[in-house]
Amino acid sequence: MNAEASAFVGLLRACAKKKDCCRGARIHADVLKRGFLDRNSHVAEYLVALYANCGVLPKAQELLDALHIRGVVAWTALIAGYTRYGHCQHALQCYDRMQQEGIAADVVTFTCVLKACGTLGDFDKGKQIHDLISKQNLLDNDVFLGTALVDMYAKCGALVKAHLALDELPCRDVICWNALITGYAQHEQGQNALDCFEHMQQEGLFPNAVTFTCALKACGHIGDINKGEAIHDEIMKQDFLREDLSLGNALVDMYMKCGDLAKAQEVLELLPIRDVISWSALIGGYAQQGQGQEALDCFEKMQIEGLSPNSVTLTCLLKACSSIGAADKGEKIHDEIVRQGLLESSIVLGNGLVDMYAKCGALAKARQVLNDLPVRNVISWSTLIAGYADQGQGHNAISCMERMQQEGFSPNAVTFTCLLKACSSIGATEKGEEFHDDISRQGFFKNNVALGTALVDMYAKCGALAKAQRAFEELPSGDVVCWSALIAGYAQHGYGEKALHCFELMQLNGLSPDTITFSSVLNACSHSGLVGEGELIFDSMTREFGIKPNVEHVASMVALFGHAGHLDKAVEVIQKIPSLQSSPAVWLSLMGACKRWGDVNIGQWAFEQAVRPLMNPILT
DNA sequence: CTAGGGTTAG
Repeated sequence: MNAEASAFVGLLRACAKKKDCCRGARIHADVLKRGFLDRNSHVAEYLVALYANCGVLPKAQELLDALHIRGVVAWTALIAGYTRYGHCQHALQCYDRMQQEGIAADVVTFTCVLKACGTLGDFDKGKQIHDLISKQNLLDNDVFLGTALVDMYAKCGALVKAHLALDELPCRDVICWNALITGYAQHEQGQNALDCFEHMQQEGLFPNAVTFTCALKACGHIGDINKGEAIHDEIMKQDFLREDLSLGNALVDMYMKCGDLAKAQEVLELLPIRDVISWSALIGGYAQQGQGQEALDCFEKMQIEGLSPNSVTLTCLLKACSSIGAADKGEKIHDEIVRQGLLESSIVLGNGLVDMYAKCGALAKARQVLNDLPVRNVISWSTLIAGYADQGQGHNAISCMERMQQEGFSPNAVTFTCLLKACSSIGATEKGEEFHDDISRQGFFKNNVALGTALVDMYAKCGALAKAQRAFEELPSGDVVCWSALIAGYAQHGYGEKALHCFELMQLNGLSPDTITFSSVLNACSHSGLVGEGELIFDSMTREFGIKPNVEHVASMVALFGHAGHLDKAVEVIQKIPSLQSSPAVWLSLMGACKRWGDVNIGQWAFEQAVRPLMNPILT
């Protein structure tokens, strides 16, 4: 290659590196003018690299296709470009073509191909590349390649393989540990991520900002706030927050996931720099915890700082509106979404809108939004079906499913869960049985306790208790929720003894009853007049299981005692728990008993107690 | 050419 050609190569490499496509194109024109492309394929290879790096992929591909002699540089540049700009499938196709032409891949090619495999989750292809690399002993002198290998396995979710690959590397640095830790954190194996975090430091390596970011994510997943705080201290000592936005955001998210919302907000307010993602983490956390108003307040503050919401922020805000039934605020968010034109690109956001209107009870609007969506999926439909089911509009839920099928979508396990709920809301046992058959045929009951519970609940609510019992027994596994559904079914239909029997069986199976189980059991006692049993169970609830009585528990006990004529005991239960005395349900239960036994005195007293909290806002 | 942050249906 002559001096002029190598000067062009140098210029093109510089433009490729800086992604300066404009200057690169001028050089391209110059190269053409002097006829270099005909005489010197090396210059042409770097032209491919220029366009690939700048993301002008069709142009890069076109140039490569036109070359008669093309080597590893051009192929690798194109593969790297496709991978970087998210066309990993194309990257792998290029790799295959390169192989067919007999061009040997080098470490850079392999690194890029591994990244493409990881992004696609293509384990088989990744493994095949790994074998090639091992055969050529390429891992001995290239840290980048080793990292790419660990990262590929980690992204495919093959974490044992990833860990093994890391162990076998001749030398390990922070970055390859980060790849593994990230993999564990992203696949919800928080403890393994934190173990690696320790292990890495035992090897004498210091965590950097990325390591801390991933470790914080892991803490959030397993709710380990102590570890999270320790990492927070370390970050402050090293003053990492000043230069790293992601790290601050991970910190906010960690406190949110660990349930310390106040601390999360405090951290955000003290961040030296924050962006829309920082606020989204906070808004998302509040929305998740059902604190919709706080989420909306954060949105105000974020806007005052001059930041605009993106589709993730808006998704969180919709959830916030749903949680407090704020359809008016939700409509404002809807307007913003339309203004930004986001419905075209974000199906998640569209589904969030359907959910918001549905949860606010505006089902006609939810349906209209769904109809107007440019793209829909099974989640869009399931959301609407869930909305109808929640509002007791079972018939509409079922007709939605029919329309969904006409559009070519098949119901999945979640859809069926909603549909079963729809059946229970209208007592549609026969339709429920049809769904039961469909679900069994498709094997959805395996590994899905929630679906099984919905089935038991459907039969139980419809009063088909023998079928509920049979469905329950056929489930591969049952948790507390599932048992509670069965117990509630027996309770509701007056089979108190059976409910109590289930309650005991459940505990014999090693499961501890929760608040809801006790609601059902006490309800069973009160419906069946099992005074002694109810009293014992109510007592054990706090003493043995540490569960504080709620309104439903107390109302059941008052009904139980009251029905049996023990008005004194009913009054006693209420008086023991002052925090529940503002609940009308408790007093209504007592007044019912007074009416039955003709006790005017207690009845009048109960009435006064019930009315007082209702009158206070009016009087003052 | 290698590692990191926020999000839809039960």
